[in-house]
Amino acid sequence: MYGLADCNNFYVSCERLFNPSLNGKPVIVLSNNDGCVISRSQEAKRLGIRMGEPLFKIKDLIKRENVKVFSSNFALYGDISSRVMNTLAMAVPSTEVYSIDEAFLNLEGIEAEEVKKLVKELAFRVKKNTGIPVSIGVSNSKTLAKIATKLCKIYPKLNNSCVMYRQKEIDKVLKKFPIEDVWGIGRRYSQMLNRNGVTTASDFVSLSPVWVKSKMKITGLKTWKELNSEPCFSIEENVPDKQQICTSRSFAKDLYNHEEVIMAVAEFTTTCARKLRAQNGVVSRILLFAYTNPFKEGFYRDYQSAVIPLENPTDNTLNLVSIACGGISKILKKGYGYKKAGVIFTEISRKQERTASLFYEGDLTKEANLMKSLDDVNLKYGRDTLVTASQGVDKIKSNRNNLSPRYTTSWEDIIKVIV
DNA sequence: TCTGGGGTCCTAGGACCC
DNA sequence: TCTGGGGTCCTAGGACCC
Repeated sequence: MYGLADCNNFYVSCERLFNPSLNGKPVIVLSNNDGCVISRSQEAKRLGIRMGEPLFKIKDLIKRENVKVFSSNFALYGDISSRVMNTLAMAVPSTEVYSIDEAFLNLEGIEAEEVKKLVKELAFRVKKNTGIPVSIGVSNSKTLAKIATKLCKIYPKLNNSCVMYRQKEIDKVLKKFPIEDVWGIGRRYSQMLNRNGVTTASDFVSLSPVWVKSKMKITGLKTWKELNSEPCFSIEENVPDKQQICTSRSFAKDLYNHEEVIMAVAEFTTTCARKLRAQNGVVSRILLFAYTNPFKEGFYRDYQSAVIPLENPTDNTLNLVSIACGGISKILKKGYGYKKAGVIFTEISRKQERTASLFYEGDLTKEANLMKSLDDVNLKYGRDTLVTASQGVDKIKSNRNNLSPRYTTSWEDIIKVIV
């Protein structure tokens, strides 16, 4: 059987952990730049605040209902996440960390009745150990486990755990389960299925596999099989290396001064390079992009991108930053104010398997030592202790007007709270 | 004034090879 | 008058996820 543990309203729950006065009140957490809503408490959901809603559209509601608002604090959430994941990992044969707030549980070799007891107790233990409420669903495939988890959130009676494995139970659930809520069925496929008279998971399951494959390709067919208790996705314990690494950001305002965009790109590249080294990778292709605000009416719009193939696969921040800055400065157009830019490393390979160019003139050993020192210093003294000159000393400001302290990772902030 | 960020997989079609 | 067959690789775009 396949289990899925999913933290309830994760980012909001993290904020509440250190600020219990938020319990019982509507709370939301915002995306980068305080742009839109990415996590909501039950109370906020009840007020009709939707996922992804832009903040400016609900300003009045927030004031009227006294909704508590937080900027996203990923340093905090990441730290809490690993505590939750550790608690889960200790309780079952193995786990697959699927996202910051979800993990699949391998329950191989455990009897059904035993599983029921185990997950009930585990949901309780996670809450007790970490303070984060978590829902655990169990069924015959990952897709069905997803549904079981959703049931926990709909029916408080279940006490945050739900095991369904008998065909009769599953049939009953699928009859009521909206097709658009099934894992793997997004907006487009839901619309297409609705047009064909399919509104519930049960309707979908009774379609012919040939039809499903012809309309929704192999991925759709896998979802169909999974709902029919035929697992197509296994639990992956070892997270594979990333195939692409991306860092991008919207700016608080349109940047007409292109020096500022270039500085931001230098910073994004530095971040990508750090992530790249963390998985012992080297990159041989960089994609850069920058665009103007697509929501702004009546202004000239611009979307620029450039692909830069590298002769020598590398993980060297200095080389990468200089290449990226050179590239981006070529594509920015005079007179345009850029709202967002980003850097994507594609074509990533393992450093050990790198084939060095015959003509490369640098000293790879020296470079590797330099990068190790850079990472060591920044790990010990904070991320921006050593930076490249092109990043500039002053960061481009983003809006983070409602940030909570870094309760778990910064002594400075912890002391502030204590004082 | 104000609209997130970071990923994956699959497919079709074009370029190119012998 | 007549112009093959069988591949691979690459890329863009569409779908999805949290």
